[in-house]
Formats: sequence, C-alpha cells, structure tokens
Amino acid sequence: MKIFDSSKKRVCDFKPLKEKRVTIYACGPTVYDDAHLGHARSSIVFDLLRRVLMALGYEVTFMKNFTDIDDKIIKKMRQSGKSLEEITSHYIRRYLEDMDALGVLRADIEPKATESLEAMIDMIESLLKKGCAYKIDGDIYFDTSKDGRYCSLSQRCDEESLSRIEPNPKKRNPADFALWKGCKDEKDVCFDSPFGPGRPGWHIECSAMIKKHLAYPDTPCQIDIHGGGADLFFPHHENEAAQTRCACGQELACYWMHNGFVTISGEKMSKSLGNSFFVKDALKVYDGEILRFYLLSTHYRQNLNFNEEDLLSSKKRLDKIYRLKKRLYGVKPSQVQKEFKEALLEALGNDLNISKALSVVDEFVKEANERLDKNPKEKEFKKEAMANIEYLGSLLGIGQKDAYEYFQMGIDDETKKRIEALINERKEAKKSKDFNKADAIREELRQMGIAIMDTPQGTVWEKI
RNA sequence: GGCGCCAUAGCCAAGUGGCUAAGGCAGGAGCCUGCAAAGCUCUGAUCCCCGGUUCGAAUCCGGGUGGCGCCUCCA
Repeated sequence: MKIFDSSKKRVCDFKPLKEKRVTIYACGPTVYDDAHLGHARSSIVFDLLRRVLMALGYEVTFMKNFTDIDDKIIKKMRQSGKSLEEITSHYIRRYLEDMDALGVLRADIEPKATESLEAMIDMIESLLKKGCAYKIDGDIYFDTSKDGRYCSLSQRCDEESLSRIEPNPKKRNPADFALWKGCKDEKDVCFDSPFGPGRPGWHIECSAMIKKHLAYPDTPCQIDIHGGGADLFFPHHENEAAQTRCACGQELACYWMHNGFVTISGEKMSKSLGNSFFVKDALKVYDGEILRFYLLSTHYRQNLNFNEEDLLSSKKRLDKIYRLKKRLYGVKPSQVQKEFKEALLEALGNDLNISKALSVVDEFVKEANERLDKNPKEKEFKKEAMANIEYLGSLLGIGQKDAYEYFQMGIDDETKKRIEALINERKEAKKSKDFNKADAIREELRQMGIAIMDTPQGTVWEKI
C-alpha cells in the first residue's frame, strides 16, 4: 500500500505499527447541523481507505469522533432553546442516517467528546505539569513555544502567516490555543474539572480520544493513519500533533491524509459562504449509491466541483455495471478473476488511485458484455463475472443492490403493474405487427419516465 | 501580506522523463433491431504560455498567466 503523507508531501510505502493491523482515525463532524456533501466526501474517502486496507488483508480498527461540545452547538442551544443533548443526539442520528444512505460503513469506534472528558482532562493536566500549558484566568492554553517541532506537520506557520491570527494579549505566543475554556457565565455549558468549571477546546479531544480508544498499549498515543479534510491540516492537526508530542513524547500519527474539498462553481462548500448542499437534500433527488459513486470517482486529494452534469455522467457509468449484473441475473458467483482483483488492488493500493480502478472496472464491464454478446451461455464465465461484481461491490461499496430493483427505485407497485400491463399490450401489438401501436405504447412509457429495451429474454424496463 | 495546491480533448479525469497520452460522459459512423433502447466496433487532444536542462518532457528547473485553498469556525 502506498499513501501520500501530507506532512511529508510525498507518496510513501505504508508500514503499520503492528504487522497486519491498522489503526485509523478520521476527524468526524461537529454536530450542530446536517451533513453537507463535503462531510459526505470525507466520510466516503476514508471509508474507501478502510475497505482497501481490509481487502489487502489488514485488520483495520477505524475510529471517527463526534464533536458534541463546541461554540457553535452552544450558539444553537441559545437560538433554539433546546438542550445540548437534544441537539447533538439529533444531529448524530441524522449524520449516521445520511452516511448509511451513502454506503459508509459504521466506524468501529464512534466516541463523543463529552464522553471522553476525563481523558482530555488527564492530558491537559499532564501538559500543565510538563510546563507545556499555562492558565490565564479560567482558561488553559497550550504553549506552542514549548514544542520544539511545532509546525513540522503542516509547515505553514511562519510569522507572516501567523500575523493574521486575531491578537489575544493573554496568550504568550500568537499560535497558542485553548485546551480548556473556563466558564464565562451561567448560560455557558460547563463541566467540572480540577482546574475549575469549563469545557474542552476542540483540538484536545482528538489527541485524548485517540489515546483513550485507539492507540496500542506500547505506543499509547500513536496511531497509523490520521485523516480529515484539507482544511483541518492547520491549525487543527498541527495542534493535535503538538499536544501529543508534549504530553506523550510521540508523534500522533505515522501517516497524515487529507481529502480535497467539494466545491460549487469552483468555491469551497462551507457554511460561511452559504453554498452548502446538504446530503439530505441531495438524497431527495439522487439515490445514495449514485451520490457515493460520484463523490468517490474523483481522486481524494483533488477538489471535486459539484455539478449535475458530472453526477449524471457518474450515474450512467454505474448503470452500466448494473446492466451487466442484470445480464447475469440469477447466476451464483464463483471465484473473482485473479487479474481483475489484482488490477483493482494495485490501482487502489497506489494512494487510492480511483480513476485507474474505475477504468479497470469499465474495461471489465465492456469485455464481459462483449463475451456475453458472442456467447450468452458461457456458464463458468458468468459465474466469474458475477464474482467480480461482488468483489468490486464490497471494495467500492457500490453495485450491491438487486439489479432490477436498482433500475426501478422509487416506482410504486401500482405503477409497476401498469408498466407491466403496457409492456404486455405492446408485446401483443408487436406479435400482430401493429408497430404503430407498439411504438405508441413505448412513447407512453417514455412519457411516464420509463425506458424499455427488447432483449432475447423479453422486454425489460428501466426508470430514466 | 505569508504559505501551499492546481492547470491534460466539448465536459469529468488518469498518467509525472522514453512504446500508439488510460477510462467515463457527450458527439459522429457502423453492427444488432420492425424501428428503437441496451450492448458491441470504429472515431477526437501533443498536455495554459515563454524560456531552460536532456539524445528525449505533459512529466524536471526558472519565469509568467489563470483558478483555488490555508493562515478565523470548517470535511
């Protein structure tokens, strides 16, 4: 497996801490609103990484957190009059529903920040003891000057860069960040701690939860791969890395991976720009699997400029896989073809080269169709082809539905009956060579959004 | 202002020193079909511009131009 490490800025051979095992931490959402397509892409990217590593024979432990305490959540509480728990549990449920619809496997560990406060407090105490953190009023800040390697991760914090950080006279260094935010007033959300009531800063949660839930005992603060959106590189991941170095003397992750953005008209999708496209809204128009395939089909480090034309093009590509599956209907899969499997794994094993992988899939589909055109009865081949589809399905998380159902999604039973009736009527018309009538029926179906195709096995239909 | 990423056919997108620059969508021609659809076959770019290194560059170096991102919450 080769991975582009965004800290080293090059593709590296992946060597896990423990043979045949991998620990992955992907930064999850702050649960104050519904997930947008950017969250979806990040989720899908690391889901793919996980599946590929599993396919390569690794035992993967995958963790994704929920940030359920944060300024934005508190703001939402104040606006809505709801409790913290009401808000966060709602958006956690919504997030998981959306990700399920996109075929994202549930993480092995899904911790919430508020359930890991002890671990955070422990780490903050340890940082205070080591002189890497300091108290100002009720707040506690991390002293970035105490970490000799601060900025070694992102290499993005020279003085000119940092001059943009809002000046805060209480901090010793401009890049210092809050580990603990002391309670400001009665309306604030506060937790007890040895350093007074307050709540944790954002960065500490990842370091602490990794230590608590994911790291091996002999490398208690370290994992193999840490992932997240490119916007988290600095300062979030830089800060995580600094805390962990100071608290544990270890690098937090051996490999850092960052996915590119989903953009709209070339601009990053974000709340502040007001151009967010929510997953729930996208799901009203497009099936989750189609969305997944689309978001998956651009290499994870590239930005993906969301537009309907490309989405439709992705859908058509996926349709072709399902049409082949339809031709193999009822066939029991045998063994996946060795060359196919190897070609897929080689592509994906090279820093998740999805374009190459999909070209392997496309070529397989084409060759299989060609072969079935020539000889529709090749039993052994059909079984292998079916096994190939199952294999690419589990690897990419697509193509696993029933092939007929895929093309008939969202059509109710009554309509289905009507379609069948019209197809029968057309069949009779064709038999009696009344092609005008047959064509009129075909047109009627088309008006209903139904395409039909005559095959040796009879007429089949698809939703357009 | 600092730092960084990107620029390949109408669109999406691999390839990062050397055979004919992958693959998909759209378009065109054909096979198949009563006609279609589906499927298959054939069909398109010298790689943003300029200069350099090299026997040889889309691929390396320098300089432009354009787009985007991070430095404030952000996947």
